[in-house]
Amino acid sequence: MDTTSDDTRDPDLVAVQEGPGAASELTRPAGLDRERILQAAIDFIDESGLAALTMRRLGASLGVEAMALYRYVPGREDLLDGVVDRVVETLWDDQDGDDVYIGDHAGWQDYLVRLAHGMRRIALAHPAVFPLIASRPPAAPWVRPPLRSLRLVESFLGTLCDAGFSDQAAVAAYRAYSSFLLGHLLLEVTQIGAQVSLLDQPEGDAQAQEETDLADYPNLARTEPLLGQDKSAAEFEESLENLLDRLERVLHQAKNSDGEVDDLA
Amino acid sequence: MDTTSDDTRDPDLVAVQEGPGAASELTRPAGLDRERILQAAIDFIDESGLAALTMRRLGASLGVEAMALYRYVPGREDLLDGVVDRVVETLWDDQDGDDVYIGDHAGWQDYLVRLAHGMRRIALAHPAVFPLIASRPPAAPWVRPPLRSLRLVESFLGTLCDAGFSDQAAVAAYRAYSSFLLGHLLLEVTQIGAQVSLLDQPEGDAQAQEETDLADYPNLARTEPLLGQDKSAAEFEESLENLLDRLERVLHQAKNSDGEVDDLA
DNA sequence: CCTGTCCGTTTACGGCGTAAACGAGCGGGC
DNA sequence: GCCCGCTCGTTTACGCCGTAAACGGACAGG
Repeated sequence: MDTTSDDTRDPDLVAVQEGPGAASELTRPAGLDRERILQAAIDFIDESGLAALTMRRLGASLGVEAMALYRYVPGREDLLDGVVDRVVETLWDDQDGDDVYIGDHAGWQDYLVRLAHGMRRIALAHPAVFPLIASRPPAAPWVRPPLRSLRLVESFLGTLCDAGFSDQAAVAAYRAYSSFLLGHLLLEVTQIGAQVSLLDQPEGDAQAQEETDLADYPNLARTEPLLGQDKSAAEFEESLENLLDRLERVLHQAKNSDGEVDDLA
Repeated sequence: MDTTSDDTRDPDLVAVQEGPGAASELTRPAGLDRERILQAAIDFIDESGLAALTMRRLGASLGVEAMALYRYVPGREDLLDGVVDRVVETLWDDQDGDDVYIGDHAGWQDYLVRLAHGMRRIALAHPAVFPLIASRPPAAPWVRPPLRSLRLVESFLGTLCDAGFSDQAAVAAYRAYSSFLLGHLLLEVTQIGAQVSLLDQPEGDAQAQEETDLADYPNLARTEPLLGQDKSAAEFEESLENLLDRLERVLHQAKNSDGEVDDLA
């Protein structure tokens, strides 16, 4: 029942698989540790939303009282930080031979494309967690969501500098790229969340209410079917390629007119 | 002490002025109504952050008990929705003769530029409120933050359609534009918040800690001074103009090869 | 003067994050 | 065998949260 409305499958939208030997979350193999807690928190947010996550309820989902968690996690805020770290970390270890392996790439464009799709896969796999990735205060002021780890930023800058970008151009590319990713992915998961939250509270005939609302807005009323369509994958691709073209132009300008300062220096 | 590091002033960064006859927030002119409450909430968030906003504390800032607020606001969530609405609404009534007046414009590019700078001015004036604008579930699934009002989306689509954009192109432009705005502005206010939160907890010699952290990351260490620089205004402008160029290309392609479907249809 | 209607206060309840005391189970030294 | 200390989940408790419900004073109209 996934993406049957699109004629082409979305490669970033992968089925979420349970661990092969993982029992139901009601059984508890009695071993409690930080990783199990963080994974339970991720599962809980995916299933019930961030607002529903409380220490008591998270403990209950692990068959344990709330205070037991505090032996492994300093507090709720640190728990959320750990959730963000753990989700972002799946960029590397998840499906390493298939689609996204950041370390091994063919050129900086390929790297940026793989990284973008990797982050998008994460966002779509955990739409309720992604706003946390976007909004949690970063470790350093120049760590820009959703690229939330020093390793990641380091590899980004290294890849571009190795490809001939100046330090200034690489940093400017980092900023443009993170803005692009954050905007697109946050809006995509927001839309998913909005659709879900609309489904679980039908609340009378929304059809009539919508039509009366749009009476004063002719352009909205006319384009409403278009606005409802989900072209996220295609638009993501187009914006990404546009950004890559822009960066390529910057790189070639710098190579042709060497020693000249660009407009960002 | 504002932006003395930049040689050019940021036009979206305006001084926040108190109301001329507004007394201190400790005095209470005894009239309580919804608008006063919403404004007090905005001031409170600007000053103390969203997490610190509590019904009890908000009431106290108005010289009143928490329960008094419930006569004018249904609950905390609706209060936050009201805050978002009120802040976004300042797009129209604020400084109408000076910089941003959406209704009266010279061409669609001018409209998009004014709208972008208007939203940026809002984001910079209320950096702690903007994440709320970005993350609150929208009224309809196709209302994309930060353009959070039907009026706004209607005027956006109307302006572009009047300028010759097809319905599909106007909707695609709306999506690309909102993604651009959200990404850039959210990252800009996040950076402001991170800097502020770093200032109020100096926490020992952060200098030594930072240097040890960056030992394993040569590219980060080398570009660290560049990463610390704030080029937000220039980058915002450049990305905006790039987006406008892209839209202009789409528009002219559609005009030249009329009746042809574009790649988004 | 009485009475109803605003409107802010008081009281109360369940849930939250979390500090602190508690106790069951258990493995190693004597 | 015994006991000690350590690990780790539980229990209890505190203050703050959002908010339902009862309350009371001020004030206007008969």
